Amino acid sequence: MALEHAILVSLLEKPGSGYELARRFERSIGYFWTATHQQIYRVLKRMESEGLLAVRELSQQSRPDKKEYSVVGPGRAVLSQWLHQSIQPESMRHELAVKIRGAAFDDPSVLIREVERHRQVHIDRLAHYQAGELRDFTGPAAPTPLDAGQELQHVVLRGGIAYERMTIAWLDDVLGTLRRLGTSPSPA
Amino acid sequence: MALEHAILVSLLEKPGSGYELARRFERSIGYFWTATHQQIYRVLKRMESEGLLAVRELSQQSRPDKKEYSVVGPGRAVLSQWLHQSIQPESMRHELAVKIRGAAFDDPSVLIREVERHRQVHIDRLAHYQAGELRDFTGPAAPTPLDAGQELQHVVLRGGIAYERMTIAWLDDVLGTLRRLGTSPSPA
DNA sequence: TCGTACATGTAAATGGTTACATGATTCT
DNA sequence: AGAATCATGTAACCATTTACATGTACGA
Repeated sequence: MALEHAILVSLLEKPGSGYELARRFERSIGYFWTATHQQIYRVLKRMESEGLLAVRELSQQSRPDKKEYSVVGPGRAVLSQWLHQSIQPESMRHELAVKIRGAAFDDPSVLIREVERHRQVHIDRLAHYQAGELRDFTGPAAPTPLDAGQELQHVVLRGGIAYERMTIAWLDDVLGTLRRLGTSPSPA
Repeated sequence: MALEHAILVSLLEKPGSGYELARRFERSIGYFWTATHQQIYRVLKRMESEGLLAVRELSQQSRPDKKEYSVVGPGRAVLSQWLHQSIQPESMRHELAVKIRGAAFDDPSVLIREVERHRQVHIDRLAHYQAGELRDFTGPAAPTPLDAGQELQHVVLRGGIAYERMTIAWLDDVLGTLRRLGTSPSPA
């Protein structure tokens, strides 16, 4: 289960509560792994009971109390062991591609709006990633030189940027194809 | 559930058995949606009981009998309805990226072999996709002009090709980063 | 007063993976 | 005789999503 490992990485980068982890999974670590707060609370509880994490209950004024989790020895060992194992390369899971092929059995033009909407989401994500890159790695406020952890975060972010660029270009290709099919005779 | 819709698309492209669908999910449709035979048999049974599919039992000589499924009216309607709904853009799920960030808490060089292995898998997939493109869409044996269904299959395949190319380039970037970190002092 | 952010959880349903199970035919 | 391909399934487990549930504090 990679959620467990993603949590270990995130808590090693910085200890935090379930709520904070859920927020990180909406940005940063969430660029390549997603999880909802329900999942996170459940897994945190299990990991703590297995001795991979330590908890500190923090009382806060003007805020609900929170439980701050941090990685302890056995948790670090579990992560290290996982890093030494090989995983199988992911296969894609692209629902929009299913729809595009399905459009052959309906009017292809119904998909144009949908594809345009997805394209805009990817444009926004790209802008967001690029802003993060400038802020944390390449801008004047970024530390120089970067340490190993920052270099690795940066290369992962560059992957996200490359992915979004590629996706936008592909969706342009898809839109061109759908529009061509819409203006010429297309048998269902 | 997109597996259901992927099955509808695949069976509209060509009726077939659970076994045949499982094979298609290893290629073609499987380039962007995966499923094992266990999942497929379960879903086919459910879809048939819901009246989305029809079955024909075929006795074959020198082969086990098989059940050939095809899409009937209500199945087509379910697909069409889904095409008219909007879906939310996928977020990535890239386990290797979790590992790369995790490498900051171990020796980054342990990942070099792993990343090289992934890179080779993506190179092989790219070659496989390109061979398929030549065979079905751009080579001399390909039909001209392509019909709408083929145009859509082709644009999806171009997406797969773009994805693999992008991934290979990114993994080269990752390898460069890991090697640089391996040769300079890297604090854990 | 309404919405947003902070904070944590339970329950039910659905989806996906892994292991187990069987059996015929064809090719080497 | 053994491996690969064709063919279909069950069971157990694990992961994920969606809905429900509660409560404080702060700013508009």
